Amino acid sequence: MTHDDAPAERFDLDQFLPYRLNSLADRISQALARLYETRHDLTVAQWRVLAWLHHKEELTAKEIREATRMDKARVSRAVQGLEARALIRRRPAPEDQRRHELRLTAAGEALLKELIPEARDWEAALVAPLSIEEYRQLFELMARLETQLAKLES
Amino acid sequence: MTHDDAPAERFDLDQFLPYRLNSLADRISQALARLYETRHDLTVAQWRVLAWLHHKEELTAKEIREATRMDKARVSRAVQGLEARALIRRRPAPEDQRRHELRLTAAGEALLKELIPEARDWEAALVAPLSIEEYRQLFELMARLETQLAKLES
DNA sequence: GGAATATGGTTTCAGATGAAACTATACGGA
DNA sequence: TCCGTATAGTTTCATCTGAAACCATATTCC
Repeated sequence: MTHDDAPAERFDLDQFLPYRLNSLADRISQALARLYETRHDLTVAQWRVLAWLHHKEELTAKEIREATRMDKARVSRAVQGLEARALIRRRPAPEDQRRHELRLTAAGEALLKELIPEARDWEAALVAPLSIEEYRQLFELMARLETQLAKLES
Repeated sequence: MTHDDAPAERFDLDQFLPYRLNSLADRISQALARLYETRHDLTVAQWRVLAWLHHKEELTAKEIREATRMDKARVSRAVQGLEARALIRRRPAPEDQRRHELRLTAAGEALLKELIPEARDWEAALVAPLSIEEYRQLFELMARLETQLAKLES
């Protein structure tokens, strides 16, 4: 606060989108992480890998990395943990031995069969106060921000 | 998948709000963190502490913790770093020696005078594709989710 | 007034994480 | 064919983080 205390000078973190978005997302993520962790001993990264494999059948680490934008080390560790628990199977790709094809095992499928409804229920409880239209709009706004962010980063 | 492959069984992580929100927020936060870090050698936690002190003049660690919902250890560390760089001043509260009153120093004020416009510009570039009304709506939806989250956590 | 308890804040400890170094395989050009 | 380079994935390292233990001061109850 100096002499030229123009209104533009004051700054309220609560009105700053990156902060608000991040703190909301963090809280949601942590709450959900506790659920995965306590009920199924999974990290968030592991859950994401499982969910993508459920969605796409077969993927390589790179494809998961691209889909989730997670760091490759993080993906690598998540995959290791899941393989150790025999929730996924890892097989060198026949035409390129550097890559490994990842797939859910039967145990992995079974776990997801429990997990997905839990996750869905939790999300439903969270978004209960939003109308369908508002929910849709929220996704739409996030998508626009993502596109813009990609532009800013390039 | 399995025999009873109902539509409800399929799961697309991209349509899962916690995931989308978190991955968007993470990307935004990291991009901005790079800006604070490379230009001013500040962590996100430090920036938040500074911004709140700018906003409120004088606060204790606990108040900052409540405002930002950051972990108290994280706040403590951010404060230490800022004090070491003489960006804030820390003084035991006269009526309760456990608490410490925190304030920006002149150097801290000066730094914010650079930082705030940068942060504002960056945010403006990010939300450029949204109309004023959409921007307002986004905050409104986030606020509703925050309220609901608090309910779920209680 | 003194013991038990509560509270603000710091430190310790045990993971999680990203960046960068590294390994192994594949590819492209002389 | 052989060498340089690119790519998939792993490991190392330095840092950050939250939970819990801890310390110091304040408060409450007897």
